[in-house]
Amino acid sequence: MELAAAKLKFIEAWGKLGSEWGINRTMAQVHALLLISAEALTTEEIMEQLSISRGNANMTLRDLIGWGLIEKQHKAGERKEYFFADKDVWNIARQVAKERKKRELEPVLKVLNELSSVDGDEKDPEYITFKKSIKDINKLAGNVDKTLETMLKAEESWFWGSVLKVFK
Amino acid sequence: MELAAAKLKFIEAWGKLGSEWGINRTMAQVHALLLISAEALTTEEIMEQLSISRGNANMTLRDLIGWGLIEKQHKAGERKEYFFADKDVWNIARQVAKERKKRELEPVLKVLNELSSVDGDEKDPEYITFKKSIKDINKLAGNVDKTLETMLKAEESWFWGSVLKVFK
DNA sequence: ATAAAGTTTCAATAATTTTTGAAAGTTTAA
DNA sequence: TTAAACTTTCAAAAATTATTGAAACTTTAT
Repeated sequence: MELAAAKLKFIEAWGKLGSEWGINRTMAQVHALLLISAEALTTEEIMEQLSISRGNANMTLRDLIGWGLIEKQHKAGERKEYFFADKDVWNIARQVAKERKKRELEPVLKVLNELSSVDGDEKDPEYITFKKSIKDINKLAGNVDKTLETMLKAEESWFWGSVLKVFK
Repeated sequence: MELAAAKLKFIEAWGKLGSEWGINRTMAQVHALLLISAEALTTEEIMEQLSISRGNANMTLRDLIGWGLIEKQHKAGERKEYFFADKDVWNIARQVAKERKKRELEPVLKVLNELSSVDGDEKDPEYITFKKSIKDINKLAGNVDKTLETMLKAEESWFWGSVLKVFK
């Protein structure tokens, strides 16, 4: 396969994966484009390559910066802003894990903790079932949280080394 | 907090979490409702409790069965179909992991493997960058895949015991 | 100070996804 | 066989989410 075709295919696949996981397609595609680009790109170049509007490109780039996945670069003697992606895939994974943990897992953990203190009749099957489900989910979510916490601090080789060694 | 209020709050939180992770809100809410219900429920009861239409309820229940998260139950002497959820949270986590792995991770792994064999000029920085990114992503995705594979086969206590012990 | 180059905002529009509801289909009991 | 009870389907409508594009804003060089 040719490089140009391969790039398009990767951008498409990354966009699809993103949209299946609640990340807007364009954001994933812009990220993909910068990930596989050797050079930092301007807003113009991104707009052109992905056929998106200036407004969309601008908002998407801002969001990606907010996620800690890309950065602005200023080239000496140039007015234009260039954007480039962190190419370290382990950093990317940690950054995404960190953001989603903060935005999504933590609010749910908070609600689950509140719900743990529901009061009711210890003889009521509905009450018993509710309490047990919340307790079990809470425990699982807590384990996920702890694992992500470890991942956020860990070096890639250490992390996978440990996880995969145990599972061998 | 009262049980009734707590149930509503849980259903809302579960629905929100689902929609943030690419699972339709109603599907997550129906799942939540059945998870915290001591009894199996009919389509009518689900429609009423969540204020959704018959068509929506039917499709959603079918999808949940397809995900292996709920089952139909037939009560002796009754025409109606009842639905109940697997209450084992570890089973639920594995089931979701299994389905998403199959539907989303595996197609991406397939594309990544195809893209690994892109051909081009070994001196071209664009080619070098592309190859390296694909290779790194492939490796990470492979590790995720192996870990999920292990999780799918594992008992909960063994899995978390191993993971968390290593991370202590 | 001003004008060109570049960036940001956001109301309006478009695209996508979800939901409805009524008709068609199926099953069961008599 | 019939009709009531129940389930499924899917085209149309509604709701949600993403995108556009032009105006406003900012920065820089002269």
